[in-house]
Amino acid sequence: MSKTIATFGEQIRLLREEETLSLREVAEQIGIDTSLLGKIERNDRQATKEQIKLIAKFFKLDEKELLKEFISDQIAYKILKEEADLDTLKVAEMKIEYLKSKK
Amino acid sequence: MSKTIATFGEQIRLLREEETLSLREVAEQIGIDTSLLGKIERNDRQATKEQIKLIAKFFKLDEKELLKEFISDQIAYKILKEEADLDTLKVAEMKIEYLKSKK
DNA sequence: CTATCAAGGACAATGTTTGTCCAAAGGTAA
DNA sequence: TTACCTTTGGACAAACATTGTCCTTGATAG
Repeated sequence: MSKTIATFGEQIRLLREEETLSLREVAEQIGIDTSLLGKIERNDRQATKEQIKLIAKFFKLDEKELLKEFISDQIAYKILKEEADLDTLKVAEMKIEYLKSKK
Repeated sequence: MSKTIATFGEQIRLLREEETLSLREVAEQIGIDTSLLGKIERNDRQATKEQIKLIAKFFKLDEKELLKEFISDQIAYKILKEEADLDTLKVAEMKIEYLKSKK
């Protein structure tokens, strides 16, 4: 996976375009609807876990890394949507430690 | 709001207990079901924006701060549930900057 | 024209969340 | 004990959100 910061969808679009494949070609291979893949690339629809697995497999990506891209996307969109400020993430981090520590 | 790290629900439970009020008393005041408030305190149910506003008002808290507690909770629970690692938050932070910068 | 492609609208099916009511468990006081 | 009050948590319909699919549009290329 490239070091470039880009959303989940943008990243897979870039990968697809690098190989000059159409949405249909990729969608068919991984067994999902062409339109759905397009939406996923535009961050218009969220991929499911299963779809992420298939996409990782298709592009030979590490599934765990791709999942991290996916989850960090969701968090980023949430912060933007709620117009929460950045230190919300710091608070979240402390809470994670706290919740882990209390079994 | 206290500096102690605790979940959203724990924080409001502490506030309620500090004033020795029952769930029913508080729930009635803010106009929600007693059982629902109990669940919110136990993080068994998520409060809605409207409920957060009412709770903030009742306990004389800054609504924005309380909302931050709420959102950071959601993020923390998400990370734990997905078993994502902590640096997912760093990636999210970079994506927020990225998304903000691209208009 | 005719293909192929991507964008995006619409919509039923499916899933998730919400509020509410009820019952049970625990405490306390008379 | 009985009576009362609190909290917990199950169940469930109603409300809401997401998913997959299909169809139309518009753009580009041959």
